[in-house]
Amino acid sequence: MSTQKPGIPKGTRDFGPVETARRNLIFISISNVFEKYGYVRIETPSMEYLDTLLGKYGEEGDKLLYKILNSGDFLSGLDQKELSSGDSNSISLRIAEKGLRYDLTVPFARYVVQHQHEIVFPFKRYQIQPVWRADRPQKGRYREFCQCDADVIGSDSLFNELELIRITDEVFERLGIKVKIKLNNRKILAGFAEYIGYPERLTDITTALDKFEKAGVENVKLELQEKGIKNEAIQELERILFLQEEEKLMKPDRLKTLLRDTRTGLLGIEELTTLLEYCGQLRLRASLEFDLTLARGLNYYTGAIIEVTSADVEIGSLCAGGRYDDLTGIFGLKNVSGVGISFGAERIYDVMLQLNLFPKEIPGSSKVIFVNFGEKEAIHCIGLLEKLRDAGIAAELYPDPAKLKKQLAYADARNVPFVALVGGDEIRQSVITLRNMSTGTQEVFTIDKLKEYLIHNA
RNA sequence: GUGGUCGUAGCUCAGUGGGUUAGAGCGCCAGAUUGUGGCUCUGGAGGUCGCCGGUUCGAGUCCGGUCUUCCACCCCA
Repeated sequence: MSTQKPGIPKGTRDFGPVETARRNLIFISISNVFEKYGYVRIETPSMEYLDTLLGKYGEEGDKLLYKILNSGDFLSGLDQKELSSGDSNSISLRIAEKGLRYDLTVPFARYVVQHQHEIVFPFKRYQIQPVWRADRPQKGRYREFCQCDADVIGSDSLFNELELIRITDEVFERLGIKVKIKLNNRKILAGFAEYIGYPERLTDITTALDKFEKAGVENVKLELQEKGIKNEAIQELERILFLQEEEKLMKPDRLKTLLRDTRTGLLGIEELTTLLEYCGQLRLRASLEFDLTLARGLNYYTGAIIEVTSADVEIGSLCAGGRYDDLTGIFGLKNVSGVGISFGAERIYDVMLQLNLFPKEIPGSSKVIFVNFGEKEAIHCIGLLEKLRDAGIAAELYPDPAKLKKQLAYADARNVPFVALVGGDEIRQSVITLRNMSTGTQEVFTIDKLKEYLIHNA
């Protein structure tokens, strides 16, 4: 038999004890904050019907969906003509009806509609689960990663946006990461598109604008040209871009004059100024910026959009979100608006690792290991272990009667602070010899004294 | 999907213009020390040099293909 090489799919990772403990720290911090603001936790299945997922993330997003092959004879419904057509895209939809979730927002919208009669609105839920994207992995990008989402659905109020900004700030404060919160509003972007005469090209225009910071004005203009936007229109847009620097000051007055003839644009500015006014009531640690080039690719956003980046590490956004006015409409529930944010656990992990923000402790091993001197002695130790564990002390017995040297080395390697030695002498005298692994000193205890000693020596 | 990059022991990596038996550090196992870990010393195990093919008397080394890793673009947490 030939042995197979172990390995995991590209873009996925194993998490050892140390990594798991650290990730848990992130999850616990985030969920504690979410709960502090009244959000309740739900979970949804890893897989959804492709109908639910498709068409919600744009054309690119659809390509990045993992599809699950139907069970049984999945080719039976296809005729030879279709099979030989070579159109893998349409064939894939015939042989796969389920897919892995791409984010937590769309499954949540589905959940809300499906359970609308059990839900009390406004519904504030959070969700911490992995999502999958068939992307090509690179720095800060994985094919399987965990998102931590908080959403409010069933309320138009901008106080929800405010609350999410408050939450974001608190999460990163707890984790010790300095961040920049960037804000914009999809309605303002729609105003741009209308202003330059291309209201229907919103997506093209916003994705080009999104590259402003990274690629520069010239590249943005080039891309828009390639997409067939007229030069005069591009120049108009450029004028808006020059406002970027002063708009960071959070006084979108000039913008208001510029967009005075576009209704949605004005509405967006109105929303943004109100939100910024509310934010003035908060004492945020993060820096808050109005960034009119912030676009966000996801199709379903209609109002506020928010993106959070690390002030110290370049790794893309750590957290992003926005308002979606009609995500539930596709599933048959009209006029329900929602707003939410999503924290990317993987990137937060990577940033914290790079900035050395994790505590040094090695995670949860036993406080004491009992040496195994042989079957008779080991059986005696079982009773002692019961008493320690009843007192809440993590304790274990080395399973094999190995050489003492090996058992001590094992305790050492696992960072167990104490080793209990119970051989023939100890059993006769009803005592336990306890070795302190950091000092190398040994003391003799009765079981009751030992219990007390271990409780008080953390 | 496009472009580049990497692959040698469990891990991190050396390996000359192709040349006999492919190395180091760390880790692992054993002994020095039969109930005492970390430090030290001694010895040992462990490799189809990613895979397939080609050039050559001879390939870890050169060429082609393929897979994998990482990075950039697109897009995104």
